[in-house]
Amino acid sequence: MEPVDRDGRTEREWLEQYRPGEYERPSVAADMAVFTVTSAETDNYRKLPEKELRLLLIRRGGHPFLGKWALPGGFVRPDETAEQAAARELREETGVSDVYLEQLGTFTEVGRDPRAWVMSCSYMALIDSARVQVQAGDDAEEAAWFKVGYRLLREQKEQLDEGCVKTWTCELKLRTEEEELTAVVERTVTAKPTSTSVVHSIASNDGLAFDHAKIIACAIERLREQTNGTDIALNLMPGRFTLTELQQVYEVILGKELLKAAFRRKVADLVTETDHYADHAGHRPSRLFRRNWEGV
Amino acid sequence: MEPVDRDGRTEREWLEQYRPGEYERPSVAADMAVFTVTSAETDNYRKLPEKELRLLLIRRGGHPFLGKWALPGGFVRPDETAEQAAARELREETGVSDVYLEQLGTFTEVGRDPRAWVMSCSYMALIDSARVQVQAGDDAEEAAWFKVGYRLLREQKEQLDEGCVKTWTCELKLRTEEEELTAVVERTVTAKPTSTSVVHSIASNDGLAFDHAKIIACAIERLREQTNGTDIALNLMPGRFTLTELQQVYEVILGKELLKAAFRRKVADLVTETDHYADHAGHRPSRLFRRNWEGV
DNA sequence: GCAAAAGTGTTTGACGTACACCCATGG
DNA sequence: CCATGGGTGTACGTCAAACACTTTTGC
Repeated sequence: MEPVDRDGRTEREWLEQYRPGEYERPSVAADMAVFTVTSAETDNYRKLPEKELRLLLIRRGGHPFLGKWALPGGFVRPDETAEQAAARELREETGVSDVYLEQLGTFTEVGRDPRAWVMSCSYMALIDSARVQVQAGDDAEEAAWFKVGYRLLREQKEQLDEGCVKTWTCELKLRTEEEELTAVVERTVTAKPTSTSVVHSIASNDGLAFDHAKIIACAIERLREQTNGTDIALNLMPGRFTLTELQQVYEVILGKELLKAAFRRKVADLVTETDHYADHAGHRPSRLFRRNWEGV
Repeated sequence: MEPVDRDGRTEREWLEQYRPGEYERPSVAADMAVFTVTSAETDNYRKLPEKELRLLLIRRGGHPFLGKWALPGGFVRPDETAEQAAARELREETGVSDVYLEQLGTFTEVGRDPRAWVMSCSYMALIDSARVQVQAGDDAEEAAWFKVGYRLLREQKEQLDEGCVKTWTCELKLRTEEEELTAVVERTVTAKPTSTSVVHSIASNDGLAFDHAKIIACAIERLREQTNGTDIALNLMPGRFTLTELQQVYEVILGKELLKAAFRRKVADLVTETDHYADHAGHRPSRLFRRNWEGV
């Protein structure tokens, strides 16, 4: 019944004699772009605090890229999936578990790590800022939440005889009180008669380790795509929130202002109203909503 | 100027003394779901031939999964990216290069390969069927193009006290003249107050090796998403084609019929008309179109 | 002539954009 | 009272769905 191979062995027999070959293998790291939304201070007693999109980075304490900032992450172990590795690292780094985690892609550029052959299986994580208190600095490791800015610098199109090359150039700015990191990343789409290909590249990079500028850019683009069209942004919210708070989160992710009435119609199916109200200051109290579990 | 670490070494000095640690590393395979669209025979002299979505599979000639069908692929080498490895394997397998290639994700389930620790960095490839003539069977390897069927079997929602679990069950059917493979895959979304997670699993599987049923399901879902909203499906078309042919390709990917007038308006910006006509049989000749390079 | 497909127009409803307006609060 | 935000209604434009209709070919 059981199939046997050319040497007459069943699968079990074959597995017992199997020894992995000695060809070269890469290390695989699970790296994460961890986002949260924080509130700035407010000056006026009437005004609401502004929201800020923030990304967690770790300052490297050793070579390579000593002193540069990198995404949190670590190597995947044989007894866990890459996603479990990411969740483990996130717990070690921030103390938070049970968060939204989504695979972005795997970055395998040759020479992306000067030490050795290392691939990065990258994830995006979204956390309600209330859940993360202290950034549990491991030993000499320094962690910081950087304010995120991401904007289109240039959009360029070049016509070929049979095809077309289109390039988007975006500027990534990451800021804390002390630090400001700037990187410029490009997305190039080459359309030819037989195929289309997309290439991401780093045009300039000041202060970020490895190819992490590229990974962060992919994360922001994915976050924006998903924010339109899914309820993913609700993973950044606390259990109860006002619609204006939610709108501020959308605005800070998408990098543009939205109209109140339209926004409320758009998210109507994603949230459910509660009987509670936020007792603000200076204006009419606003109803608190919670996530709606029906929403697709 | 150059930063030095605790031991007073610059990055170059550090790299010279660096030796990779001896922790365990995984093998990384680049696997591909290669799609094409073929035409069936037509009986009636008036009727157009029906289109069929097809997927390339390789019958395994050795353990493990001896005799089962698997996605084409191979191990990534240290001097190439995973995408280059996929392109190389595709060239070796089908003789075709310069095709549309898109990363689907990396599958890292523990125990997905009974031999050893192997991750699969998976890609989707789209080829115009006219470009692939013979499936260059390597040695004893058998390759075949399977007709693809993918349909929703059940959609289930379970309400929790604080959250919701939703499960989609889909049936994957792959057919040649001789073979029929059936697999059932599930996508489970668990929404809790703090986070949302998505899990894919294989409920049943007859004839497919490894976790490839899951990878194929992800590929089909990605292909469907991308077909709505991008011009990705044009990578399956020859240089010149009629709008009805293009519509048939959309229909066979999406698994549903589309209205002609609406379809033509939808793809109007993606194609450009040429001065050529297809001389058919039994009805009015139709204008040939080509891909439009402006289309975003 | 007629079956099959090529190709176009019109109506309808959903949805997003934009703007206008009234309500409630604390200082 | 008034600045600020909470909350809702209405008009307009775009786009996809649905259907109807005319045109052109080979046998």
